[in-house]
Amino acid sequence: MLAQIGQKIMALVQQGVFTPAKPLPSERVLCEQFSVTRITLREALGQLASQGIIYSEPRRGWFVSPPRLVYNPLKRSHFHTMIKEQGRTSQTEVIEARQLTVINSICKSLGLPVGSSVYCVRRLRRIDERPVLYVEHYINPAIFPALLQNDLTQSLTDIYHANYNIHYGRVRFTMIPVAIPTQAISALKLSAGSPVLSIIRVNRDQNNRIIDCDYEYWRHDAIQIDVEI
Amino acid sequence: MLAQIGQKIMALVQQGVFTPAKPLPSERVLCEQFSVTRITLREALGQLASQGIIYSEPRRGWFVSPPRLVYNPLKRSHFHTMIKEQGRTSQTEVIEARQLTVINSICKSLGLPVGSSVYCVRRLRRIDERPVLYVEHYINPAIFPALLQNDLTQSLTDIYHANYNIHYGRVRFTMIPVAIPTQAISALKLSAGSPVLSIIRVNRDQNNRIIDCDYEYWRHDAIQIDVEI
DNA sequence: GAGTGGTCTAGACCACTGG
DNA sequence: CAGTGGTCTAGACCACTCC
Repeated sequence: MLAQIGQKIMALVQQGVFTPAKPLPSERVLCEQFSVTRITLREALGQLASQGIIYSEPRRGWFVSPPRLVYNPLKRSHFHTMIKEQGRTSQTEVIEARQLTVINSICKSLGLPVGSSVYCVRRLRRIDERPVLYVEHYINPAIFPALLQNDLTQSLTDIYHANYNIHYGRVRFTMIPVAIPTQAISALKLSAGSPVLSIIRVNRDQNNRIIDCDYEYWRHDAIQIDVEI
Repeated sequence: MLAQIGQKIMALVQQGVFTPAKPLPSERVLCEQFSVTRITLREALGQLASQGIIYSEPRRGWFVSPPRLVYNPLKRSHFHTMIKEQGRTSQTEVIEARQLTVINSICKSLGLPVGSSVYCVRRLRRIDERPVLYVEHYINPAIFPALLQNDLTQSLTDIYHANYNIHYGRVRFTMIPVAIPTQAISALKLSAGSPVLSIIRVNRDQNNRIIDCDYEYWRHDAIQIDVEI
């Protein structure tokens, strides 16, 4: 029965009866329609959610997931351009930007001595209003002096290029499904323990110097990774 | 309370009280320990599972997830070598191998006319006995005549090289979290609707010809993707 | 055959959202 | 303030695994 409910809801999504535009009917309504308990119904909804077909905004309702963004982590392209090319709209929001002393693993990623102080920029990025990516950029301040005085809602790629004449070279990334870190919960409108896709990227410039590293946390249902070499 | 149970179990995993060696105590025992209902307990277990910390084998019990395999989809390396380098053991099992007429999307991936007949090899791969990867290889028979007469538990890379003098060149892959396809359910010992990581790879040879494509379905908790260029 | 996880019922209270 | 999802209780039966 659990599987049947899942298939029925999936069919309604594919038929366009349920759309990303408005929430699904309330759980109590769906219970009645399928003649099951809320527990059972929620189990089915949860399975669809873990497949990325629907998602819930806490205490607001269940929604059909919009199409995934096609994302190539090897291309350090402009976020907004990439989104626009796929017919979507995007926003960037700076949550915090400051210099701080960071933990050893980040120093190591950046190739700096332990206990180094670096720029940290925390941003939230949305696609079609929906928050999909929480990212922390850790940036070598020796390479980008006074970086924080720029408008950080802009593309870092642009700032690097325009103000410092630096552009991206080699990239290395690690991708792993994890539980959402606490600092990202409210921004991404998820709940503690939600699975997200963590992508840690170490970026180099044209001279092969490590210039920054990004800790990205994506909604697991928001992207499709696409890589070609 | 849900979160607390999750944290307590996670702590027990980190302390090595619960290990991959044997199942966790039964749900009914854990219920009593944490003074909650089975529904609540299972909710907590489910969250840990979706984070890849534990997993269940249907009707057998809950287990601590072994460490993830570090996997670089751009390297068409030997599966067994890669596993061995990470201190693990591996097995390959051929589920089926035959020539058949395939659907258009696969023809398109292979750059063949619609309705083409190709070799299809379905295999299951295990790490330390645990099934982690179900893969369907679709192979251009014009390039590898009589391929199916080889021992297909071996590395295809080796067979290609030794018998046809062909080795891998460029690779393109798409990665997306999806529900497990029905043909892979029993092999991977998962249940319908389980989330898995689908990696579709299109492989070329040294002369940039498309030679085969792989449809891989990984347990979502079994790998960590690592790419460097 | 005992024990396990998988599924399901029929309720209940709470915290929060949105008009 | 009405309605929503989030959480929780206290049971039950079934299909399967393993001894």
